Amino acid sequence: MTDSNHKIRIKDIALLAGVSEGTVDRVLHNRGDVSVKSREAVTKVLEEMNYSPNLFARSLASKKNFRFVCLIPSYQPGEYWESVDKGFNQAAQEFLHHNIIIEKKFFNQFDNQSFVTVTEEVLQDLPDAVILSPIFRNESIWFIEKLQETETPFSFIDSLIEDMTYNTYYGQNSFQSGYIAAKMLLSSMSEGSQIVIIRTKRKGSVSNQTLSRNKGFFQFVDDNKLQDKVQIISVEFSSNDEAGNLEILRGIFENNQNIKALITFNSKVYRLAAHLDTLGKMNLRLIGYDLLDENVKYLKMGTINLLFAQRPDKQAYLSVRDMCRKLIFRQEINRINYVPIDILMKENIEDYLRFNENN
Amino acid sequence: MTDSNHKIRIKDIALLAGVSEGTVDRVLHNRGDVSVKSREAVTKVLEEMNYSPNLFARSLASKKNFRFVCLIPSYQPGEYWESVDKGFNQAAQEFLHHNIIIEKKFFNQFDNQSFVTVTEEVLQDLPDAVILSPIFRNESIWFIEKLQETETPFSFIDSLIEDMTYNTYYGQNSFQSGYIAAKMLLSSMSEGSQIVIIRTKRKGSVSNQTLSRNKGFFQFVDDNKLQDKVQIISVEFSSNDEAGNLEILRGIFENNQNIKALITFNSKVYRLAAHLDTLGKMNLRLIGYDLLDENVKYLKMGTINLLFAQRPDKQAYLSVRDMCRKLIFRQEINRINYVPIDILMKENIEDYLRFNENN
DNA sequence: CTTTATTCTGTGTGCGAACACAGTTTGATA
DNA sequence: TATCAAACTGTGTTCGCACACAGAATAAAG
Repeated sequence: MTDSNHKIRIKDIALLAGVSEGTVDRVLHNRGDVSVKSREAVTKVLEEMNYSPNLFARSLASKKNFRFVCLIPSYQPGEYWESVDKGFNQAAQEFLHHNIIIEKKFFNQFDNQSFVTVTEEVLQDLPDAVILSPIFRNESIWFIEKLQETETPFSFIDSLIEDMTYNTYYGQNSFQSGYIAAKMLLSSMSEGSQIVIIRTKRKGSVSNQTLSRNKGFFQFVDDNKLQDKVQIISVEFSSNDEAGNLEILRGIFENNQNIKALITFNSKVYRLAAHLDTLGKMNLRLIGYDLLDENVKYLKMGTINLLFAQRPDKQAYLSVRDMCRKLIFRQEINRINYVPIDILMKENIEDYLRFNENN
Repeated sequence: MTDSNHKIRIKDIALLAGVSEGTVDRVLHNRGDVSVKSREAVTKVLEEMNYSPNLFARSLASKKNFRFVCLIPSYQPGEYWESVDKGFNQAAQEFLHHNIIIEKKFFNQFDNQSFVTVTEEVLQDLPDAVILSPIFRNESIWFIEKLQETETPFSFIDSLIEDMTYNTYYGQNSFQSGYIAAKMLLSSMSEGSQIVIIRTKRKGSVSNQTLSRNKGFFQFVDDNKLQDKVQIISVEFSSNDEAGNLEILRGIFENNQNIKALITFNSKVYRLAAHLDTLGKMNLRLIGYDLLDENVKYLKMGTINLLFAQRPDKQAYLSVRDMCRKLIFRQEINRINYVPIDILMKENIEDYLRFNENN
């Protein structure tokens, strides 16, 4: 690598191409009114010198303002969406000086009507871009079609709707994260072990995430022909009756003497952990998803053995960053971005959280 | 949070404090020549308005240039230090417009004299900061003492030397990563299993990293009283005679019929994987460290089951970033920064690598 | 009450890029 | 050839900040 691209200014390009700074600028932003000769001369020098604009100077000079709307569910402290919110805040701070204003809008994740209300607000006063998690599928499709009509760019986080012209998608490959969960749960299970899968009916809508994780899980079972080696017991939990859930669990343990592990594909594994504590059940493998405060607590205590994480804050932050790159810096970006499947245990959770906090 | 700190300029502060921009600037950089009255007025407004300078405008205006020297071992493609180098390159690009020039200097990691030569060069022409991995302990101490005399700030990556006035340290808690390795390797081992630990004498010096990993590993064995349940076989490999190593390994397998797993605490587990392939040994657990290209290859193939990673590129990048924050932006930073212990398997390596590539 | 030194403060310029605006060239048409 | 719009190009201002420099206010000395 030569030490080109080091501090080459428009002025330099202009000088080398034998034109003025204005002309270089016109070529850079292809806004016409440039003779073929000049354009060619400039583009040639541009390439030779490997010019890269000073983005700070650019946004300092630019008078354009951008407004990004980010739609997220409202949340309780310690919940999953808190991390997402944090990511948006970080982005807001960092991109403020690039003339970008992040406007967050909250809706009730258990009430599709609240989502519709919020999206209508957005459509009333169109922003320059929208970032959302399409929790409510049909409502999201309706909203996005409106956005497409007005050519407002949008990005998905967490989950996606295929065949839409989204700018980026950041999220986890949940099939894969279910598959790997099965691997880590079942690899060392002795013959005849019983595994309990806890499902919870979501009040609002069905979550794609948990469905795919479930699929991935059973794919592993299939791939390794474990159907007969281990017995998988599927249990349905209520979303609000915890006392009832405890009793269900008690019943399960009474009727099945060889339960070795439990797993749940939603993020509420801490509830399960609490019940196991109540029932005094030790030496069970318990696996779940996402680093809710409560989940982390039980992970550190040892009740939960394993958590899979998906960097929700990064999903939010990066979707904003990429929107900037596209709209403002005109850079190429990847459309589909799978976030790593992070495997967290008691022994590596601390460093992980601290690192995430600061970077 | 109010929407203060949003776009408040020096000009605004000056207006509110009833002084000129120049005076505000003098207060901000406390370079004297300000009356007590003015200073108080300005600091008051500064606090009230929660002023935060536009860092981009700042480094655009500033004529100061900074030179950071980064010392890293030269490397072959696919080696560990390639990632570190990549991190430095990324930082170089990103901080170029903050008037920072990253100057990399390479030394031979197996020859302490080459390190000394390079450090002498650095001392001849002192940079504004130094970032290094103190591979050669004594030589590093000598070098750093010289740096301290001239008050040149420096940071450690990868490993650290205690009791020195380093700016930051980025690296992994290797004790913990050894501990967690033991946990993942031994948790599901049946009684009487044999485990092989491969050591390789490093040509240059002893690596602290591998020593601590080893310690962490045996701490787990101790904590769980596994000394009698599993048999741990320690084998010494040569650093260059691979044919010989293969024979050693063959011998080990002949004399021990119940080997279930192998581990090595340095980053060269791919060599071991190759030998196991040659010997046709399947169904063994093989665990190693760091995402060298070759390691990843065997991980994907399934010969290696698990790799622990430590984000070497981030270590490099963040140490540069923090040096900027300290020297240029006068921000507070953390001194000790443990990088997460990333657990990678066949199933999550792809997303991990791709994500790292782009972010 | 000057003169001179000292402390203090405002103004002006430049950093690199965006963009408006004015100014110049070209080419088509009367 | 004169006219005029269209195509093209250069200049100047602006963004928020740093810093130099000149100039004003104050204090100390004559």
